[in-house]
Amino acid sequence: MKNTTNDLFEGRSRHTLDEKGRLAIPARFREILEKRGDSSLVVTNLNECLVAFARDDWQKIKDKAVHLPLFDSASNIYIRYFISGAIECPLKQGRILVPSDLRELAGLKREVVLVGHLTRFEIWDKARWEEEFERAKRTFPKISQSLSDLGI
Amino acid sequence: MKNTTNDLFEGRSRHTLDEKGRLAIPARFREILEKRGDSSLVVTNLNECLVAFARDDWQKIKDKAVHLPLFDSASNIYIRYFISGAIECPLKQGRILVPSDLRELAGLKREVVLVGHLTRFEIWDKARWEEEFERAKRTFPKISQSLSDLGI
DNA sequence: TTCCAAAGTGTCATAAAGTGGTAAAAAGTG
DNA sequence: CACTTTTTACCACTTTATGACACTTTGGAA
Repeated sequence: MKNTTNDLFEGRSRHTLDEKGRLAIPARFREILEKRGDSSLVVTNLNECLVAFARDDWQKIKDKAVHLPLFDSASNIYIRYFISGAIECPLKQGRILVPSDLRELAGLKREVVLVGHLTRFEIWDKARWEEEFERAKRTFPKISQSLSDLGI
Repeated sequence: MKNTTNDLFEGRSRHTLDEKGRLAIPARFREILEKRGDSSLVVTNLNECLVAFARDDWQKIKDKAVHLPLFDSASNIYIRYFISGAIECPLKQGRILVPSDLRELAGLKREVVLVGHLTRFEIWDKARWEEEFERAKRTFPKISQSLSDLGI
């Protein structure tokens, strides 16, 4: 039995993107990757932010997507919207280059926030993050039913 | 057992079509072809965009199409619409020449976007892509049932 | 609080990728 | 066969990515 909930992406970090779009990955996240023998992240877009996965975790998602039927509409929407953005970003000197199209989609300016989601983490433009956080804060009280449906 | 889902077309790239219709293929896509010992792409039309395949993958599609019944209506529609557009485009100096009829069908102007679909990639006119992406983003929440039917 | 080490950021030089133009070759047309 | 159009090769130029390294900030330990 190995997969207890250790070595997960936890906590939030504030970082700055340099003018070439390079983003430093916090040391505690890098350690997780190192432990897994990994030195790159897979980044893609999701809603108003980006999401980053360790390679193996992304691999599982990809394995399923590979076999989707070529002419199915839902499949193509899924691939176009979510899968096609995914790109492997190797860590160089502790940072990754976030491709310009992803930066644009997520509206990343200079200040960004990394938000740990355990098995993955999100990359937000700071301003957008603050709005989203407020929204989440307001909505939180109203979601208790959904949470208990999910067993929480 | 080798064929895990590596060496697939991933991520999006923005490129410009020059006035002769030449299209640069991003380095990461070219590497995939090189690894497969391939130096050309098969391009055809699909809905609002073009799709490009590595030669062997296209071959598989073609192999199936060869045995379709001569007088079957769906077969003929499939061949007329999808198969017949396919043309092999050899890479020259890292780019392909996109035939003018395909360019026209996909409404390709100067700015185009290449969209990785793992086993293939799509070639979109930038403006059309942006519309399509927005559509996919809006539709995404509604396709969860279809996706779960597909095992995702 | 001060100091130190580690983490994160910025800058510059170089390298790689992508783009554009011209001239030669090939293909298509009358 | 000559002429026109399209395709290709070559090469120069521009933009973007990478590597090296120095500087700044942060957080803990003394």
